[in-house]
Amino acid sequence: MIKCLLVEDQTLVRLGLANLLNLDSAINIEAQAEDGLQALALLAEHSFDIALLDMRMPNLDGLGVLQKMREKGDKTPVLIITTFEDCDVLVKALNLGARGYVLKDIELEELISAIKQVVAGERVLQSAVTDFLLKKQLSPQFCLTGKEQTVLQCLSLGMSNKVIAKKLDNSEGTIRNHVSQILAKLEVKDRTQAVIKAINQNLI
Amino acid sequence: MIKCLLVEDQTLVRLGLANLLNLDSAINIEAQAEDGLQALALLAEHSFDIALLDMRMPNLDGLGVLQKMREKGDKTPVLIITTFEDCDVLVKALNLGARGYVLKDIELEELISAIKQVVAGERVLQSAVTDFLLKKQLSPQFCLTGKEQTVLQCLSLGMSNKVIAKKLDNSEGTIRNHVSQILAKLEVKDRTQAVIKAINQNLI
DNA sequence: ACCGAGCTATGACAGATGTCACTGTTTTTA
DNA sequence: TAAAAACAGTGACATCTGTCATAGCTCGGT
Repeated sequence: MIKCLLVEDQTLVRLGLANLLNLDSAINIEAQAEDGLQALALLAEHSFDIALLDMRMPNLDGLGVLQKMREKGDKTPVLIITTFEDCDVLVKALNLGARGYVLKDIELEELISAIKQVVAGERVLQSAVTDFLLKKQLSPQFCLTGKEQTVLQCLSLGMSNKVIAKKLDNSEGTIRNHVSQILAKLEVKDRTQAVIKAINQNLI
Repeated sequence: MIKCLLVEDQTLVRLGLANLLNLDSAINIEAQAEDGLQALALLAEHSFDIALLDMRMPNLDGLGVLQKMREKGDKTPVLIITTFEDCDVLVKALNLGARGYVLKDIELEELISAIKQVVAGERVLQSAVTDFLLKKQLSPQFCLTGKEQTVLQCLSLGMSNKVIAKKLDNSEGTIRNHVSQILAKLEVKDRTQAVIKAINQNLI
């Protein structure tokens, strides 16, 4: 019997998923958390065979939970279940030792088999996810540098070049150059389109 | 026994929710659809006591389904279950005759009671939703006119003033004036911030 | 030691953006 | 009907934005 911790903020989704998974005789949702902090508390008190983590949560998000777990030396295998294809978050999650990363539109049987695989020590990435990752990595011209990512974040907060320059302690011209680079890499024509793309693709 | 149609695109959420609701002895999920078109097909073939509609879906979204239902004279009561607080969509849904509008973070018991209320002919709006609606209506200076909403939609697609002018068959100056008005009403400084706000608050 | 990549910066330029004031027309509403 | 909005337009203006060429610096890898 696989002992699972399920972490998901939306009550309906959490209860529904717990029910579905419990229908499988090999799986047992032993505890549920509705945010990252609850998840950490439960992880500290009990031991689980696997933690099913949502990414977007109040208080502490999935990445935050992973980070804290690693800091504490908690080796519980983690399967990320999220709504969005997000290259950056995916990479971060894997670097933090997540054992799997699947999208919420996965079929139930696939999810169950993913859980079993992770518990068995395998690494599970949905093909949709790996495709996405490969597409990104195979096209380095679309990869933003660290500074560019920072600037893109600022753009996504609605900052002007002048404000960004002040905040990052650069000249306005430099920021303009970075923005220009970003637009080219994202293949868009202006900052507004860049922000839209960033939000839609969760690049930020 | 309440005969329900459940429409939701994410398989996990749909199955989970169906399971949960079926646990209530008065409720029976008789059919499920994973997009708007399937939903319409099912509605045409069978009769239900209530349709539980997700808003965001591929092919045809919740509003589209409602619209088609009304065109066909289908009087099946509809309860909207959505992730987002969206004043505009809420108003449109209610105008199209939706009997209830609840957020996905609702508690299970509340959802069940909402379903029963809608079937009983009542109108159900979560307090979170009505608060949101009131907040908006009490501040008319923030209400966008029809034209302004149209322009804001264009902005949210990343269009320039010139492109919008051509699309809407106006002069560029007129569009500039509309944009200026929108920025004032949304209390932001430029189109990028307007788009961010529009996306975050689902004004579009 | 050298190369490439990332970061910084400048200047000049064209074009886009946003504001303001002012003028109309049409539609809604009181 | 009269007032109030919404809608459409113009011209002028300051500022912001994005592009391009060019150049110096630093750092990791070969």
